[in-house]
Amino acid sequence: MLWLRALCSRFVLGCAFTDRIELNDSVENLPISQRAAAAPPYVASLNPEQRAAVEALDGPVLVLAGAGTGKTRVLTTRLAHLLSSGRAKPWGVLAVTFTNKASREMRERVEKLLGPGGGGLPWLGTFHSISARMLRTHAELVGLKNNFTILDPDDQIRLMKQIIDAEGIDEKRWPGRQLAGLIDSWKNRALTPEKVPKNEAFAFADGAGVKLYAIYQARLRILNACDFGDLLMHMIDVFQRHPDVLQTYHRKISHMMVDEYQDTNVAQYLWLRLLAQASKNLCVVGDDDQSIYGWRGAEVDNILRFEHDFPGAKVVRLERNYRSTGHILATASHLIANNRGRLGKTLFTDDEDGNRVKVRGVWDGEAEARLIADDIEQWRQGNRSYAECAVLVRAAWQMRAFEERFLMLRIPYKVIGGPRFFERAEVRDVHAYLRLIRSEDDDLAFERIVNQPKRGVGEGTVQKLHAHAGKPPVRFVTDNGPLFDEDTGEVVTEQAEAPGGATRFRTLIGAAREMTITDELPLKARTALRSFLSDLDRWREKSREISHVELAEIVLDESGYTEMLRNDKSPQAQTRLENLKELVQSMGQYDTLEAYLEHVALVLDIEAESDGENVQLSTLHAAKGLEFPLVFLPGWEEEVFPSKRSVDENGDKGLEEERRLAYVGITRARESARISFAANRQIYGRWQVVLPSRFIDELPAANVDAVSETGYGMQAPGVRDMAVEPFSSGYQSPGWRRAQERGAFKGKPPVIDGEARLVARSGDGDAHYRRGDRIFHQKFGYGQVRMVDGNKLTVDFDKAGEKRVIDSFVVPASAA
DNA sequence: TGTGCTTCATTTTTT
DNA sequence: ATGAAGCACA
Repeated sequence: MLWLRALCSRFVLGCAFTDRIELNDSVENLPISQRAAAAPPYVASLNPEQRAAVEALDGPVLVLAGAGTGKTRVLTTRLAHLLSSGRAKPWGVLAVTFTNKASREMRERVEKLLGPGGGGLPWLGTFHSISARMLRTHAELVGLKNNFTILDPDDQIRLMKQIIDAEGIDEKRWPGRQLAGLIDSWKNRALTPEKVPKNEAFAFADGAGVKLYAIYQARLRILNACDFGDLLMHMIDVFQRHPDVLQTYHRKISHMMVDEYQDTNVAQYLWLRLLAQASKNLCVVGDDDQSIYGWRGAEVDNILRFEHDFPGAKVVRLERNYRSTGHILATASHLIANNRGRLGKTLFTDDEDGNRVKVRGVWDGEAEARLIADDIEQWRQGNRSYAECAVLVRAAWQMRAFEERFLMLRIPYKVIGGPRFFERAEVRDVHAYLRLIRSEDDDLAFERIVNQPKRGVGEGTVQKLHAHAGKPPVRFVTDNGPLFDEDTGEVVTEQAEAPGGATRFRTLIGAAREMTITDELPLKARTALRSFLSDLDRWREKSREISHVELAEIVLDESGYTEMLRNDKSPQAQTRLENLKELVQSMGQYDTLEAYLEHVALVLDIEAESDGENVQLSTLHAAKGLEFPLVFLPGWEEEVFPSKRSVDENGDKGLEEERRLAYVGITRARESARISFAANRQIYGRWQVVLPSRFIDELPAANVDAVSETGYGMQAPGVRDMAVEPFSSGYQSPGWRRAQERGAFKGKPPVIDGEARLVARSGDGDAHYRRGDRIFHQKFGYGQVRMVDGNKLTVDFDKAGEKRVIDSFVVPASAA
């Protein structure tokens, strides 16, 4: 033990922790009970709840952090406090987040508090990055080499397809994507093929699911690869089967912290529990009300059960909200109180009441986009920034209407979480080259690029290579002597059972090598393959001497990839070249190819360009953790939000998760939240009449303004039976027509005759008027409404270029 | 190997 | 509506 201490202190003195050590010294001289009192000044600036969370350093701790209660601050301060109080060493703290962004942010903020940490906090990262790091050192325990590849979802699906095909199952009826999803969900629950419950085993292809899963795992092992789920699964396996390994981590890691605990799945829970077993110093931070990832395996139960799972856990509630004004917070709280399964918190703020939450009904999606765009323009004219506005939708398709409107009005916008850099084909191609140079086992990488750029090695040739790879080895004697087995180095003579029961005796590269000296392949393909193989060998050779950045440049150049893009006249080719430049540049930040690929497999999010002056367009999911002064929440309609599928598939559980999503949405707002819903909506090109979301009924009337400025008679939340019958003389909206076809409304649409009372008028001139006890709507083109004689309204209806006056209404004084 | 036509699905998304 | 993916055919 002594030598260990000596080593540690030398290590500490040798690197950039000097100022941290000074902090340590001052506290370390105190008895443990007094250390908290002598805490550094940053702890003093916290509110009492936060401080309690920060200072509970030992034993299990559950921090229930409501939206906007300073969760990140608590987390980072706690980590800093842990270090500066001397309670834990930088290499003894395991701090887990879900996203790379979150872990990056945490690292930065801790460094800000404690000064630059140099190589400190090696165990701060995502579940996956930490697991990958661990697995690299224990790969052999699960039958992998330590240079294993981490497959991206695309490779994963490709592999699934191959397996499904090989098993003689119709890939069209049972798509690889579905199998991937199924296996993923099993892995989320830490189920190995043997452990999959019998009743679920039949979920795919009439009972082949589990078998395919087992084959898939075997194939991965052969390919020296694993997928994201495996990173955790393998480590759980190692921990369970090799207590000595687990113990080394127990010895190393004294304290653990987990962010967003409500989003952990079963596998992550097991992983955490195994690691926390010894020290019990596990602090989890989360908010059961913001658990919105059930569909990808998150178990709210993990957080609900924490006190039970970790007896003696200290629970700290953070309920003081620093983000939103009173009405917004009250609205969100009132809404979420409708959920049954929750630990319960009451958020409060000292801030002023601020604006009431606006709820507005509109005619259709277009009107909604117009309304919101106009609001944004108004905000801008009030000298506020576009970037302060966010439009948060339930599903990605809802963004289109807004994008169209924004483009038309020249409002700059940015889609949060748009297409990701690492998903781009060209980036993945380069990675495939690098992966193949690093490990010949990587058949998927080989397949991806063997004909990229085009070399004349087509699908047919690849088929033959596959077939050959599956043939039992035979002795080949060439001019250069006999061929050797890839792995053992022995001359290949014997027929052997392929490992894992899968049919592969050689890597595809191995097969290619052999087939370039036989005449089974057409000459053209053979020559092409041969030169491709010698390229690969040459690059591999070079990679020992040159940096990985140079390697990438050489590969891009010599493979003809760059040239291919240069010759490509399509507009995307230019972007692709730029992406590649960015890629090569970003590689420079990593010391080795290994380090880079590791990073790539797990993260590779090139920093998004700065937000600048853009309206933020996002799904509700992607907006979690963000905040904006002005938030629009459009599309609050039954079956859209709450999503029909969610409720259909998961019943009340699904509905509650949708409600949490609504809660997340509202609590993103600082100053103003504006909810809207339409009566008609185009969904996948089909018009549908839709009803206001039940969530609208659940809003507290006292904190909400129901505005009918553009709506058609929605007076207050709770009024659901508003008349949505649209009609007109001469013009019927597609939505109305469809509704009529479905028999949604009985009787004939009323016809305008005589006088009607105008209730409201859209900015674009759509008229909403009341006759008798019903409210009707008349849809018109933009800017074609004229007021005549004070309160008499004339509408010009522009149809096929021909303008004609079709109607006039008398406007009651109250609406004018 | 490359093309043009048909079919199909279409919540949310990280690693 | 829309776009991706699969498929038959040149």
